[in-house]
Amino acid sequence: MTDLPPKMDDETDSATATHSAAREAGGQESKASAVDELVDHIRTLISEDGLKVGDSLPTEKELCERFHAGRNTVREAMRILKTYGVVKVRPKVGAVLIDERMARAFDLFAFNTLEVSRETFVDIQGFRSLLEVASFETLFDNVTPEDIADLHQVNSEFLAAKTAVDASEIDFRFHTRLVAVMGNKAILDVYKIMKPVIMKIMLKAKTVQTFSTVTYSEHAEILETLERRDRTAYQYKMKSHLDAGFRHFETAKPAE
Amino acid sequence: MTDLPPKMDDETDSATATHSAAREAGGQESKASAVDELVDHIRTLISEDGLKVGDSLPTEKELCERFHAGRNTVREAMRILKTYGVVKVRPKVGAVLIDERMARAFDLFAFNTLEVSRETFVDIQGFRSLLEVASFETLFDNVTPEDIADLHQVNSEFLAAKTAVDASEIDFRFHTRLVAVMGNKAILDVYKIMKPVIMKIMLKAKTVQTFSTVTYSEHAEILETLERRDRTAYQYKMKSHLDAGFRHFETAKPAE
DNA sequence: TCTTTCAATTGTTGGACAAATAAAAGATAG
DNA sequence: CTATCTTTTATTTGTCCAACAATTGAAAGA
Repeated sequence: MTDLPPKMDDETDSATATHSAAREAGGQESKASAVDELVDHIRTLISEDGLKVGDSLPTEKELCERFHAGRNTVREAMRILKTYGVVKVRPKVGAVLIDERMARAFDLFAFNTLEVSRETFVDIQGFRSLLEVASFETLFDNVTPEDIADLHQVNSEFLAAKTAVDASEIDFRFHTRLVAVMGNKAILDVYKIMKPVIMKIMLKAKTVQTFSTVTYSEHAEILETLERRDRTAYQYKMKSHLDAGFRHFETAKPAE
Repeated sequence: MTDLPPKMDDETDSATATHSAAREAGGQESKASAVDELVDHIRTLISEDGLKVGDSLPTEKELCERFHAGRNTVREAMRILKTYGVVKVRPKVGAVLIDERMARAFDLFAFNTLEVSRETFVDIQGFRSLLEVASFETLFDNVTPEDIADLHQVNSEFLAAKTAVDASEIDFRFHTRLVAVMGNKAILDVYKIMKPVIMKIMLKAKTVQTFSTVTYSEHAEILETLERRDRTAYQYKMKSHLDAGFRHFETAKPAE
């Protein structure tokens, strides 16, 4: 995911419709493993029993007996469901249905530790601008004095930061806390997933000294506009703040 | 207004989201399970050895020995990586690195047995509002006559849609094409990942008849405001369009 | 070159024990 | 006797081990 697509249409090779309807067709469907079959069974069990978020699944032992499977097989199937974010398992209490699939979907991309290209930088900063600047209405509606206090607290930690990595960690925490003010879990999830990329961008653009001086005061100014409910000033300050790193990239990567 | 997640700070004790920077801080790390630790280890192994798509991972036995873990623990860790679409395992040949994460993201939502919760609905529509309404500046800057023509084309397909599923597919294509106008790949990717949820929301709120009448004309009106570069009208129309499904959800779940 | 055999690896099962914890039983204070 | 806190118990999940089946790439043989 590096190059910008030419206004891509859609086309996602229809990966969604892969469930069931495989083995009954008598096809050469590569013979699903016991674990995969078990996942299918549990899925139909959820569907047929009308289980909903908050309900409990049978215990491992019961699943073993009901579907004639070994316990480790059941455990691997449950591991898949856990990874999907549809169940939460705790010792003694068992498996409870949840729905955190959105968060897990974005988790998939936590592996990215590749080099940040200029295109990616532009995209990510554009995204952040949308999340942190354009959302000012929701932000101003929801922000509480407690939020402001928290943000000041986080920002003050800059003064104790020793390394650039520490500082960028605090920088990210500041912006994450700001996004959290909106109270939208989906947006917060997306923001958290972008952490590795955002951190790289922060690190690339700044040294530890820049953090404890420029970044710190810029954050403080942003907080002040937020506190005053000054929409115009907030948008201006935040936009400038996000665009600051632009130079480093434009000079760093001339062309390709 | 809506029951937002209680200003979650950070920390979502998920499986793989426990990225590094955890154990060195000596915090109250809730003691990650052996499987989660192993996933982390394997990830750093991939990273440090510079493994890429097509390369092989060590065998189960080697992983057992190297990380002092039981074989079932290793298997559950590998099961997570398989579910994430990061490795493909075949008997005898072992685990090979792949990258099918995007496809897996869609698989997550093949679990259509679960209802979309009201919280998710509110969050997602809020997110879409940000992406499709608040981004109007970028949108108006980038939109070309070709884009408009494409959007008209997609919208016209409503008239040929036979089932509600077909129609919601077209509906999603329309909005995806609109988001693509911004030319931001990161945003487009996120939007595509959300496809299954968005589709479900679309389906829940509408019947096939609604699609071919109300939705079609609402889209047409939106396109018209876009063509006229009427910012105010665009925001109003699009916001109303997105908020339309709200009623269906509010009456569905009375309280809790 | 083809076939057969072999060996290594993953897939599945069952059992054992440790860790966690909700529920039940008991103890204590009022 | 009641209520609250503490302890015990029983159940469930977490981890590990051992064994065997299934798969299949690789070597041996025809």
